[in-house]
Amino acid sequence: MNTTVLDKRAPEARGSSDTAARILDAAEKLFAEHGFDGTSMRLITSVAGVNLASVNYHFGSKEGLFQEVFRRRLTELNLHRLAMLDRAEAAAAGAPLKPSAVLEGFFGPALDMAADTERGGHTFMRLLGRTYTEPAEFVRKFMADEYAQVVARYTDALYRSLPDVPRAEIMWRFHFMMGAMSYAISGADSLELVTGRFDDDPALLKPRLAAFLLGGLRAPLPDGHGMRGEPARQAD
Amino acid sequence: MNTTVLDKRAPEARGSSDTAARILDAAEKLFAEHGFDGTSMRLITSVAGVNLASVNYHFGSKEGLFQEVFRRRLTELNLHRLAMLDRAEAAAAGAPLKPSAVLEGFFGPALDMAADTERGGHTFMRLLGRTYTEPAEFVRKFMADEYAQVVARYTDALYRSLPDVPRAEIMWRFHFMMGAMSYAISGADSLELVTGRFDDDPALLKPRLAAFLLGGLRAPLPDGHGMRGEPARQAD
DNA sequence: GTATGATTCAAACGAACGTTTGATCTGGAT
DNA sequence: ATCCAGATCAAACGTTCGTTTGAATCATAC
Repeated sequence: MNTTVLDKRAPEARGSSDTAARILDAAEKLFAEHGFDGTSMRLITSVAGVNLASVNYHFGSKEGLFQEVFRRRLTELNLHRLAMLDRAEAAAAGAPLKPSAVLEGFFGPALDMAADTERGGHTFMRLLGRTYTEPAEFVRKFMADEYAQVVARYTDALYRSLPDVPRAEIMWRFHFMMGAMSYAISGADSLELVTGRFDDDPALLKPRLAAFLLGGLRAPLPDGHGMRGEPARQAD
Repeated sequence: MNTTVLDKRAPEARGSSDTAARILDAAEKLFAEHGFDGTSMRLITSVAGVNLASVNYHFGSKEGLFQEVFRRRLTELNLHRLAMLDRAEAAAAGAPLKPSAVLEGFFGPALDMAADTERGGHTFMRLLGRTYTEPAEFVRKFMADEYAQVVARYTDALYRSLPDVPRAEIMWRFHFMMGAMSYAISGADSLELVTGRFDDDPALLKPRLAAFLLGGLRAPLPDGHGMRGEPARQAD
């Protein structure tokens, strides 16, 4: 492996050889485009410009590479989300947050990452949305672990901010919002598929999605099998 | 191929041999579970209980099989959607439809199909949601053709029912709604992934999603980079 | 029965897959 | 100069992939 008890490489290279980084970047892009099974090790290594065997050397296996592609971004993303929530709750001093503040904390960092086309954030978010729908056996437990705490914190915050909405409803609406976000990110690609060519300012995506999510989250509750009910009471 | 100029088989078997049907059912289930690349011909034929070569005989290739799995369900689904819209528009006699009626016409048939766990509708809808996020090259054009007319009709109807909402906004919100629906259908599978075990009455899904979608569709417009704006005016 | 075309079958094809191997290279420590 | 662990490399491993082949089977028309 690349890190042992005695690592004699130069400090700036320790823990992230150029080779490993090139592999991760190429893999992220290719997995997002063609999926896990659709992307061969030979394609990854040829795009990265490294030797075929170096993936197994640095990451153990193709699955190990896939997990590492996820880990490096998802950990950062979820830490960011938790920090946003911490800050908002500290500022509220015990009072329930506004729903819009909760949504901003959870979906804001994801959309910001998706807007970053230079450092590969956009590529990763497309991969994430895609993987959520095709939960490869060996990713599920990993994803569950990474997400468990974040989702628990945020659904709690949502419940406190909308006390009239039952918990089960909060869970479902959270799920619906994740779907909308996922499609928002795959965005133009799929929109073209269904609507023909489609040009738009990427900067408008975030407010657009925020408005939609907030409207859905605060919608009147269903009454059983119709769609009427009293609006959930909460300013903003 | 199975249909030639002179087909001498019994009428009840013409055009859909038992073998072909068994292959389609097995393939639908396996593609939904493991994706296109993750499902081998040998697995499909062994689950279907037919000879390996029969896929190429009946469908030409693996891709041909995949397309036929989509075609048989998607054609029916979209015809159903168009019929719903025709009926609603005829009843309205030229007046704009209520947004809830438009949504019911588009998302209702899909959710109904997703609720059908016996005839395989649920399986197919999971496959559809999944494929939308991983648009295999050779499916895109096919999907675009199948969807073009339906989406055009429905976005027109939505625009007429919400004249204060700009067309671009309608397109995006339609896209967001498709994402929410897709996740709603993958539903419990993914919810468990993120929230731990989760039990719920499947019959409640439709009203739940309907309420959420309607709230999002009718949300106040974004103002550029915040999330405020006047509500879109429309009763219901 | 015999002929005929549709269908099924076991077997094999070459190509591509993920992984392993053992040699070779590299650069700092002694 | 020597050593040695980390890193890279070309080559090969055995397996699985989608597809093709040619013979066997089946059902129908004559």
